[in-house]
Amino acid sequence: MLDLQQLRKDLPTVVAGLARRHHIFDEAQFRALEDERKKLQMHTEELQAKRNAASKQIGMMKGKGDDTTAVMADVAGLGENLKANEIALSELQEKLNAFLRQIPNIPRAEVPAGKSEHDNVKVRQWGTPKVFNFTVKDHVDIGEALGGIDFATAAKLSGARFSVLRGGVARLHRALAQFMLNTHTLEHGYTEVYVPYMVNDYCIDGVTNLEKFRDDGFKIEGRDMYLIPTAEVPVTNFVRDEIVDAKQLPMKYACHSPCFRSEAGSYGKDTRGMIRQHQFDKVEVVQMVAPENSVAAHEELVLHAETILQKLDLPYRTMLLCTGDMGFASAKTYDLEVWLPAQNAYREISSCSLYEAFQARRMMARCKNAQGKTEYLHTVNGSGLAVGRTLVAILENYQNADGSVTIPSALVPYMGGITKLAA
RNA sequence: GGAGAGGUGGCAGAGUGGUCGAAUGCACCAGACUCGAAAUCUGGCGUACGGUUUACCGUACCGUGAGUUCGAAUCUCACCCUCUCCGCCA
Repeated sequence: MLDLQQLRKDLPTVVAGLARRHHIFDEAQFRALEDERKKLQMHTEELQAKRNAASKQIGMMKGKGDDTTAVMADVAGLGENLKANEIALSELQEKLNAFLRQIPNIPRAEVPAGKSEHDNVKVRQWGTPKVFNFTVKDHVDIGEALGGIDFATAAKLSGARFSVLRGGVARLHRALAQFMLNTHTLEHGYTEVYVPYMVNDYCIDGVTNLEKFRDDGFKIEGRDMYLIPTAEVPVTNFVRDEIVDAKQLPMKYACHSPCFRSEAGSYGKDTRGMIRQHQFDKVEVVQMVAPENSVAAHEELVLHAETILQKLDLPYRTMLLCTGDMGFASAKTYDLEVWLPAQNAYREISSCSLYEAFQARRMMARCKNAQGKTEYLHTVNGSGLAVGRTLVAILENYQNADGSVTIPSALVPYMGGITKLAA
């Protein structure tokens, strides 16, 4: 949610900022709502003040045993008028609130303008794609040949976009999550957390737009609960409705969880394999920070995610997303894209975003700064990394001519010393 | 699923229709005392919104929503959540 004060004081800047991400801000509607709100609020509060004064007077008079009929007659007609105004005001504030909540975040100045992923800017690149002296297979062929990935059984159980993992591949999947979690907690200073995988709609609306999310998420039948699309949702909401002391910041959390997404808008995209599934595991890193530190925290967090890829020796590049490719709540996002030999392309494996106070305003997450003043804290998060896609990257990048897959040395301890997966 | 108890400010905890946004204690902040600290004393100390804009004023908020009333933390109804016991269960 944007800062209402800023909208009132400096609307042109907001409108221009949103235009960069191709969001047309309805100035006429906003002004109309605001003018109406102002009128109604002032009038309503005036009536309330009148009523309060009269009631107080009646109270005092009764205490002294005086006759109150005159004062009571005076406020007799007030009730209904006030009621009507209060209802109208709350409806209007509801409308204004809904209007505000559907506006995306304003991209930071350094975010490049653009329409789609083609306009994203590469900020750095790491590693060199390996040259294979045989025809590379994709992770589906590799995994199935190893008896480790079974889409047929998954389809029988749950339909398309699910997978069953077996044996060494299943273990590799588990090893990856452990490895990521250990790296972030032991080397990067994050606290490990375990969280609910079902959350109420306040949590969803706290980090993104609930209306937009509805098509994208899995709702629990008969309850106002959703399966989490990412651990970002429960973890970020730790600070919802809280005022934390500045001394408690930064809060840094790492969380391994499954993620559930309907992938409604991606028919026909990545239908083969494990790239795009309804259920996938992810290790998420989340930071709640003081406003003045959020930009640095974001840069640091991206490096934390990159560390995982470097330790696994997987070539990747870091992309700064353009205004048109960013998520609803983000002010700035870096995507990490890992090299997938079978696709001969870099594919997204992590997304790291800086939200500034956008989520905090939605959540009412504040901190008391050193001066004792209450202000919205800032949130930053990213995948560190998507476990399923990392598994895909390892199978493809570490494949051998004989169909076996070498275990990256960083993972060997997590694999009980196994150095290779073979049929 | 059944029975009971309870939800008040950062925490604890008073308050059962009227100057209650709310006693008191703890915590916290500032000052005094002290060489310094502790103890003690004095003062301050909720959030949001609005109007004016250093100071100030108004409004709302005692789990949530509705109702009764001139007036609700307090009375009525519904819902939510927490705790205890029983049942079931990993």
